[in-house]
Amino acid sequence: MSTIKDVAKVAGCSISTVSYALNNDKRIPDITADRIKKIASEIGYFPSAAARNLKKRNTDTVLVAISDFGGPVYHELLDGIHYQLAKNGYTMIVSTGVSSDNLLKERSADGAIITDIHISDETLTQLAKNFRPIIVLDRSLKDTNIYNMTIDNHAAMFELTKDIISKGYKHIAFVHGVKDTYDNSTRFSGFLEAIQKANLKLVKEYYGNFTKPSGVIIAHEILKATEQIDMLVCANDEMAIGIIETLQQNGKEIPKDYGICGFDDIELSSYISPKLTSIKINHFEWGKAVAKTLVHLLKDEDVITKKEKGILKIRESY
Amino acid sequence: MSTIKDVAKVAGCSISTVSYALNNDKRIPDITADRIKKIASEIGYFPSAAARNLKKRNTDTVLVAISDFGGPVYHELLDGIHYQLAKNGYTMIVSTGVSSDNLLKERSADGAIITDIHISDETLTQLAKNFRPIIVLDRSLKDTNIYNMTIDNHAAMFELTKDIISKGYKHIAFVHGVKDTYDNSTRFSGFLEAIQKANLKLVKEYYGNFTKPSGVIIAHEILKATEQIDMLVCANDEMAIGIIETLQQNGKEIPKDYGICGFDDIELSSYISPKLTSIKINHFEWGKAVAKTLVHLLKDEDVITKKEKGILKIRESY
DNA sequence: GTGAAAGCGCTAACAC
DNA sequence: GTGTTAGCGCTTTCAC
Repeated sequence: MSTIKDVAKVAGCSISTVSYALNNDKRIPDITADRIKKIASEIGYFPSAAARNLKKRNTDTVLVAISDFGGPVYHELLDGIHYQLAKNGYTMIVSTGVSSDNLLKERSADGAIITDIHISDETLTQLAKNFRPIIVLDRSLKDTNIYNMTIDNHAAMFELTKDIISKGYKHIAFVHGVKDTYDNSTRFSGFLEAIQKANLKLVKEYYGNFTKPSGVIIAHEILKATEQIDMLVCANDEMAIGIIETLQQNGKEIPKDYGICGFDDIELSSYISPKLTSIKINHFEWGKAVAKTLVHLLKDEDVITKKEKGILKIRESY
Repeated sequence: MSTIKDVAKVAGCSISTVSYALNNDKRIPDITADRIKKIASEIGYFPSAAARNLKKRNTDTVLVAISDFGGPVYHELLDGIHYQLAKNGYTMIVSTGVSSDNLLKERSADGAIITDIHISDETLTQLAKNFRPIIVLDRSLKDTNIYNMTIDNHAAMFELTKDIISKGYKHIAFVHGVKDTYDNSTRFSGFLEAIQKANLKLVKEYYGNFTKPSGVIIAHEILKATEQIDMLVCANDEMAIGIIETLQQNGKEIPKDYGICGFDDIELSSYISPKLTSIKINHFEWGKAVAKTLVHLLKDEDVITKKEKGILKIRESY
């Protein structure tokens, strides 16, 4: 490992001159700077992040904490965030689980974007004292240094449900994802508002965890239900897909026996039969908007955060 | 931001005592250690990664560089790597594009796992001089400090092709992914070996880039082909799916008009109709094995690296 | 059992 | 235009 000292030695100058040259300080004439850069590259020198971070008290890095790499919804979000961050000269690191905790606590980044329900509100507010800014995408959390840029689930689900009702469905059940999460609560509230405005009553509620397997289990409960149900509004696509598959395997037809819809518009949803009606979120654009906001925040500029809108994708499942 | 000095001040001791206490050095009696830990937590102190990394000259962090978050194959790999790394007390950071370059150059991690064809062999060998170990998953590269843990594409594709031939297919075309990549070359070579051993000749080669859209384009070329083709062996599932869809939209039946197969066994492959025959890679186990090897390497222990095997999944597409 | 002090590799204020 | 130097926040050697 070569250090700045090695470069200085070879170049026959002081380490500060090397530092200035490498950081394009205008005080160093181009001829000198070029010579030093050439030497640095010859001996394979690159400044150490650890040393620079310690001295400058910043990392030029942004952390994105996600719940897991397993779900189908993060790809475009991350691509969008990275696209915008790179454009602004920031490095993006992505982490999950205990790695996120470590990185956050030890301030391995200048700012963070959080979409991981496993990190508690308390942890976040505690963190936000030393570490700012933090943008949360998966909850509504008021605190200094914490900014909310969630999806407008309520409005989107309200529209979807209105459309369902307009098609004549009257015996509607709701399939919940993980309870007490922002996504589940707000999707449910949008649904409820539409139901109530139409003077309909909620026939039944099922409780899953946003995964396909939980949809499979719920489908079996649906098959045993004594209530009349003609429509299943699901808090996300993955559960909806598990339900569709299982219902079909048990001789039911969609949308003849049950109408169904999801949320997220994951890729699979346009492949299954019938194609699933859902709410599309443009995750790439959302990611770009979030990153752009974070960059402003990192520069201590004022920002106005707004919710990301979903787009109704009406297909064949009801 | 509180530092170790603040803790020392409150505790009425020196910073070295604080450091010892927080790092569970046995010289500090439990009573003192507990008191110091309590104070640290009260004032919200956490050691700075930058300072610790600089002093200790290591980060306890592993970098995983991937090409993009867009493809469907990385989730389980990353989950597997993270699972094993966390178990061994390492923090995992994931990066892509220019962020990977920055992180690698500046030694923001102790070791790296690379599966990003955008990083050149030259860059990697250059990097490996300052930064070790590096495990590559997407190429075959011999160099000090660089270890190869690729998928045994050749063997898997050889088996698949033998099965195809045994079903009586004689007019076989190959659909390439990105040229000169490890995955494409080795999958093609396994295919070729089986074809040649059966004294069959390769009817036609198509060139895509591992994505569904490139499959769509190729399907249109297939429809215009003058050669007789009854089987399409694709270098991955995504291209195969693009081809199937497009062929079907143009009135062709699979597997009646064309047999087809893929590689990777992505989730979608068991949903489409007909279900795609493919090679399944257990990405989670692969990730675990890779991480386990890296941990050994980080401890300067000897390792034997082996290729990950694929499993033939015969379904309905030929 | 505890503390003083050196030093990791940089940046940047200051001096010349 | 260049060099000297302090110091970022830690860990760890060496005294006591």
